[in-house]
Amino acid sequence: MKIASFNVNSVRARMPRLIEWLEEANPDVVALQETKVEDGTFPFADLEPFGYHISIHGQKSYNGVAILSRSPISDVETGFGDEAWPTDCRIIRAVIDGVQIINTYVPNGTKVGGDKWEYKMAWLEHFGKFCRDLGSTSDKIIWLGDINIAPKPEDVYEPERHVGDVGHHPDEFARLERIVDWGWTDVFRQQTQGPGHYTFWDFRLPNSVQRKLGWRIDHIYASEALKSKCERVWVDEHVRLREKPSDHAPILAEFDLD
DNA sequence: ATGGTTGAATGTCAA
Repeated sequence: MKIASFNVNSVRARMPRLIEWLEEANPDVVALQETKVEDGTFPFADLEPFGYHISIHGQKSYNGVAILSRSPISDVETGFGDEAWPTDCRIIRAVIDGVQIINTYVPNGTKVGGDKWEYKMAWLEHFGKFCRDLGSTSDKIIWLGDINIAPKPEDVYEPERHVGDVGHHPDEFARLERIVDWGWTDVFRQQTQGPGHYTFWDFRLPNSVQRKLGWRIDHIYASEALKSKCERVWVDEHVRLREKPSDHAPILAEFDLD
Protein backbone atom coordinates (compact mmCIF):
# COMPACT_ATOMS: atom_id res chain seq x y z
CA MET A 1 0.00 0.00 0.00
CA LYS A 2 1.38 3.35 -1.11
CA ILE A 3 -0.24 5.88 1.23
CA ALA A 4 0.16 9.66 1.29
CA SER A 5 -0.84 12.71 3.29
CA PHE A 6 -1.26 16.06 1.56
CA ASN A 7 -2.53 19.33 3.06
CA VAL A 8 -3.85 20.89 -0.15
CA ASN A 9 -4.94 24.26 1.31
CA SER A 10 -8.25 24.22 -0.65
CA VAL A 11 -8.95 21.17 -2.81
CA ARG A 12 -10.65 23.36 -5.43
CA ALA A 13 -7.82 25.88 -5.73
CA ARG A 14 -5.28 23.03 -5.78
CA MET A 15 -6.99 20.68 -8.21
CA PRO A 16 -4.40 21.11 -11.03
CA ARG A 17 -1.55 20.37 -8.60
CA LEU A 18 -3.43 17.47 -7.01
CA ILE A 19 -4.26 15.84 -10.35
CA GLU A 20 -0.76 16.04 -11.78
CA TRP A 21 0.70 14.68 -8.53
CA LEU A 22 -1.84 11.80 -8.43
CA GLU A 23 -0.84 10.91 -11.98
CA GLU A 24 2.88 10.85 -11.25
CA ALA A 25 2.82 9.36 -7.73
CA ASN A 26 -0.09 6.96 -8.26
CA PRO A 27 -0.81 6.47 -4.54
CA ASP A 28 -3.25 3.77 -3.37
CA VAL A 29 -4.56 5.90 -0.49
CA VAL A 30 -4.43 9.68 -0.01
CA ALA A 31 -5.35 11.61 3.14
CA LEU A 32 -6.21 15.21 2.28
CA GLN A 33 -6.45 18.09 4.75
CA GLU A 34 -7.75 21.65 4.45
CA THR A 35 -10.15 20.79 1.65
CA LYS A 36 -12.12 23.94 2.60
CA VAL A 37 -15.28 22.77 0.90
CA GLU A 38 -18.69 21.63 2.07
CA ASP A 39 -19.65 18.06 1.25
CA GLY A 40 -22.29 19.15 -1.28
CA THR A 41 -19.78 21.01 -3.41
CA PHE A 42 -16.75 18.68 -3.18
CA PRO A 43 -15.25 18.43 -6.70
CA PHE A 44 -15.88 14.70 -7.22
CA ALA A 45 -16.15 15.12 -10.98
CA ASP A 46 -12.57 16.38 -11.33
CA LEU A 47 -11.23 13.26 -9.57
CA GLU A 48 -13.65 10.77 -11.13
CA PRO A 49 -11.33 9.88 -14.07
CA PHE A 50 -8.69 8.57 -11.65
CA GLY A 51 -10.93 5.89 -10.21
CA TYR A 52 -10.60 6.67 -6.52
CA HIS A 53 -13.23 5.86 -3.94
CA ILE A 54 -13.69 9.05 -1.94
CA SER A 55 -14.90 9.74 1.60
CA ILE A 56 -15.18 13.31 2.81
CA HIS A 57 -15.83 15.37 5.93
CA GLY A 58 -15.87 19.01 4.96
CA GLN A 59 -17.07 22.46 5.90
CA LYS A 60 -17.16 25.92 4.36
CA SER A 61 -13.94 27.99 4.16
CA TYR A 62 -11.88 26.19 6.81
CA ASN A 63 -10.59 22.73 7.70
CA GLY A 64 -12.04 19.71 5.92
CA VAL A 65 -10.53 16.24 5.47
CA ALA A 66 -10.94 13.52 2.85
CA ILE A 67 -9.69 10.04 1.99
CA LEU A 68 -9.10 8.86 -1.58
CA SER A 69 -8.60 5.13 -2.11
CA ARG A 70 -8.07 2.76 -5.01
CA SER A 71 -9.58 -0.08 -2.95
CA PRO A 72 -13.10 0.15 -1.52
CA ILE A 73 -13.51 2.16 1.70
CA SER A 74 -15.55 0.81 4.61
CA ASP A 75 -16.41 1.73 8.20
CA VAL A 76 -16.11 5.48 7.63
CA GLU A 77 -16.39 7.58 10.78
CA THR A 78 -15.95 11.32 11.14
CA GLY A 79 -14.95 13.49 14.08
CA PHE A 80 -14.19 12.19 17.55
CA GLY A 81 -17.55 10.43 17.79
CA ASP A 82 -18.25 12.66 20.78
CA GLU A 83 -21.11 15.11 21.10
CA ALA A 84 -18.84 17.55 22.92
CA TRP A 85 -16.75 18.00 19.73
CA PRO A 86 -19.41 18.48 17.08
CA THR A 87 -18.31 21.34 14.88
CA ASP A 88 -15.04 21.48 12.97
CA CYS A 89 -14.06 18.89 10.36
CA ARG A 90 -10.63 17.57 11.31
CA ILE A 91 -10.89 13.79 11.57
CA ILE A 92 -11.99 11.09 9.16
CA ARG A 93 -11.22 7.43 9.59
CA ALA A 94 -11.98 4.36 7.53
CA VAL A 95 -10.88 0.80 6.84
CA ILE A 96 -9.09 0.06 3.57
CA ASP A 97 -7.62 -3.35 2.67
CA GLY A 98 -7.86 -4.40 6.31
CA VAL A 99 -5.99 -1.35 7.60
CA GLN A 100 -7.64 1.31 9.73
CA ILE A 101 -6.67 4.73 8.37
CA ILE A 102 -7.01 7.81 10.61
CA ASN A 103 -6.62 11.14 8.83
CA THR A 104 -6.31 14.25 11.02
CA TYR A 105 -5.94 17.97 10.55
CA VAL A 106 -4.68 19.03 13.97
CA PRO A 107 -5.60 22.63 14.92
CA ASN A 108 -2.86 25.13 14.13
CA GLY A 109 -3.05 27.02 17.42
CA THR A 110 -2.50 30.45 15.86
CA LYS A 111 -0.93 32.21 18.86
CA VAL A 112 0.52 30.78 22.07
CA GLY A 113 -1.85 31.45 24.95
CA GLY A 114 -4.88 32.46 22.89
CA ASP A 115 -8.24 30.71 22.62
CA LYS A 116 -7.19 28.75 19.54
CA TRP A 117 -4.02 27.64 21.33
CA GLU A 118 -6.06 26.31 24.24
CA TYR A 119 -8.29 24.53 21.74
CA LYS A 120 -5.21 22.89 20.17
CA MET A 121 -4.03 21.70 23.60
CA ALA A 122 -7.46 20.29 24.44
CA TRP A 123 -7.78 18.72 20.99
CA LEU A 124 -4.42 16.94 21.35
CA GLU A 125 -5.39 15.65 24.79
CA HIS A 126 -8.70 14.42 23.40
CA PHE A 127 -6.96 12.74 20.46
CA GLY A 128 -4.69 10.95 22.93
CA LYS A 129 -7.76 9.48 24.60
CA PHE A 130 -9.20 8.67 21.16
CA CYS A 131 -6.05 6.65 20.37
CA ARG A 132 -6.10 4.82 23.71
CA ASP A 133 -9.69 3.81 22.92
CA LEU A 134 -8.72 2.44 19.50
CA GLY A 135 -7.84 -0.94 20.86
CA SER A 136 -4.61 -2.81 20.39
CA THR A 137 -1.47 -1.48 18.72
CA SER A 138 -1.11 -5.01 17.35
CA ASP A 139 -4.00 -4.13 15.02
CA LYS A 140 -3.08 -2.70 11.62
CA ILE A 141 -3.61 1.07 12.01
CA ILE A 142 -2.09 4.11 10.30
CA TRP A 143 -2.50 7.67 11.60
CA LEU A 144 -1.45 10.39 9.20
CA GLY A 145 -2.11 14.01 8.44
CA ASP A 146 -1.16 17.57 9.19
CA ILE A 147 -0.05 17.26 12.81
CA ASN A 148 0.92 20.95 13.07
CA ILE A 149 3.81 20.09 15.41
CA ALA A 150 7.52 19.87 14.56
CA PRO A 151 8.44 17.65 17.51
CA LYS A 152 12.25 17.80 17.49
CA PRO A 153 14.84 20.54 16.81
CA GLU A 154 15.78 18.82 13.53
CA ASP A 155 12.15 19.15 12.40
CA VAL A 156 12.28 22.93 11.95
CA TYR A 157 14.75 25.42 10.50
CA GLU A 158 16.57 27.58 13.07
CA PRO A 159 15.06 25.63 15.99
CA GLU A 160 16.73 27.79 18.63
CA ARG A 161 14.77 30.74 17.23
CA HIS A 162 11.49 28.81 17.06
CA VAL A 163 11.40 26.98 20.37
CA GLY A 164 8.34 28.21 22.21
CA ASP A 165 6.59 29.29 19.00
CA VAL A 166 3.37 27.74 17.71
CA GLY A 167 4.33 24.37 16.20
CA HIS A 168 7.50 23.95 18.25
CA HIS A 169 6.37 24.48 21.82
CA PRO A 170 7.06 22.25 24.88
CA ASP A 171 3.32 22.03 25.64
CA GLU A 172 2.80 20.58 22.16
CA PHE A 173 5.75 18.19 22.57
CA ALA A 174 4.31 16.83 25.81
CA ARG A 175 0.87 16.26 24.33
CA LEU A 176 2.20 14.63 21.17
CA GLU A 177 4.42 12.37 23.28
CA ARG A 178 1.36 11.32 25.29
CA ILE A 179 -0.40 10.43 22.00
CA VAL A 180 2.59 8.58 20.54
CA ASP A 181 3.01 6.60 23.78
CA TRP A 182 -0.10 4.65 22.81
CA GLY A 183 2.12 2.73 20.41
CA TRP A 184 2.69 4.89 17.34
CA THR A 185 5.90 4.93 15.33
CA ASP A 186 6.77 8.00 13.24
CA VAL A 187 7.77 6.02 10.15
CA PHE A 188 9.69 8.89 8.55
CA ARG A 189 12.00 9.15 11.55
CA GLN A 190 12.26 5.37 11.75
CA GLN A 191 14.20 5.59 8.48
CA THR A 192 15.66 9.07 8.11
CA GLN A 193 17.57 11.15 10.66
CA GLY A 194 18.89 14.69 10.67
CA PRO A 195 17.64 18.16 9.74
CA GLY A 196 16.41 19.52 6.43
CA HIS A 197 13.48 17.15 5.83
CA TYR A 198 10.38 19.32 5.75
CA THR A 199 6.75 19.13 4.58
CA PHE A 200 5.64 22.77 5.03
CA TRP A 201 7.12 26.08 3.94
CA ASP A 202 5.41 29.36 4.83
CA PHE A 203 4.06 31.30 1.82
CA ARG A 204 5.41 34.51 3.34
CA LEU A 205 9.06 33.54 3.10
CA PRO A 206 10.43 33.98 -0.45
CA ASN A 207 12.23 30.94 -1.92
CA SER A 208 11.70 29.09 1.34
CA VAL A 209 12.17 25.63 -0.18
CA GLN A 210 15.50 26.51 -1.80
CA ARG A 211 16.61 28.22 1.44
CA LYS A 212 15.44 25.21 3.49
CA LEU A 213 13.16 27.34 5.69
CA GLY A 214 10.63 24.63 6.45
CA TRP A 215 8.88 22.57 9.07
CA ARG A 216 8.26 18.79 9.29
CA ILE A 217 4.66 18.97 10.51
CA ASP A 218 2.97 16.37 8.29
CA HIS A 219 3.55 12.90 9.70
CA ILE A 220 2.70 9.24 9.09
CA TYR A 221 2.47 6.98 12.15
CA ALA A 222 2.15 3.18 12.18
CA SER A 223 0.89 0.85 14.89
CA GLU A 224 3.17 -1.92 16.18
CA ALA A 225 1.60 -4.30 13.68
CA LEU A 226 2.70 -2.15 10.73
CA LYS A 227 5.91 -0.39 11.75
CA SER A 228 8.11 -3.22 10.50
CA LYS A 229 6.08 -3.39 7.26
CA CYS A 230 7.04 0.14 6.20
CA GLU A 231 9.53 -0.08 3.36
CA ARG A 232 10.04 3.56 2.36
CA VAL A 233 8.96 7.05 3.44
CA TRP A 234 9.62 10.25 1.53
CA VAL A 235 8.41 13.80 0.83
CA ASP A 236 7.53 14.89 -2.72
CA GLU A 237 9.20 18.25 -2.11
CA HIS A 238 9.14 19.22 -5.79
CA VAL A 239 5.34 19.64 -5.60
CA ARG A 240 5.90 22.69 -3.36
CA LEU A 241 8.05 24.28 -6.10
CA ARG A 242 5.35 24.26 -8.76
CA GLU A 243 3.06 27.09 -9.87
CA LYS A 244 0.30 28.00 -7.40
CA PRO A 245 1.35 25.32 -4.89
CA SER A 246 -0.05 24.44 -1.50
CA ASP A 247 2.21 25.55 1.34
CA HIS A 248 2.60 21.83 2.17
CA ALA A 249 4.17 19.03 0.12
CA PRO A 250 2.86 15.45 0.14
CA ILE A 251 4.49 12.86 2.41
CA LEU A 252 4.29 9.24 1.26
CA ALA A 253 4.95 5.80 2.72
CA GLU A 254 5.03 2.36 1.19
CA PHE A 255 3.77 -0.54 3.34
CA ASP A 256 4.13 -4.21 2.48
CA LEU A 257 0.77 -5.70 3.50
CA ASP A 258 1.62 -9.17 2.07
C1' DA B 1 9.89 42.89 17.12
C1' DT B 2 7.58 42.99 12.53
C1' DG B 3 6.15 41.70 8.08
C1' DG B 4 6.03 39.01 4.45
C1' DT B 5 1.53 35.45 1.08
C1' DT B 6 -2.48 32.73 0.05
C1' DG B 7 -7.47 31.18 0.16
C1' DA B 8 -11.98 31.70 1.64
C1' DA B 9 -14.49 35.63 1.02
C1' DT B 10 -15.50 40.32 -0.76
C1' DG B 11 -14.71 42.15 5.74
C1' DT B 12 -11.21 40.14 7.40
C1' DC B 13 -9.90 35.95 9.46
C1' DA B 14 -7.04 31.71 9.45
C1' DA B 15 -2.87 29.75 8.52
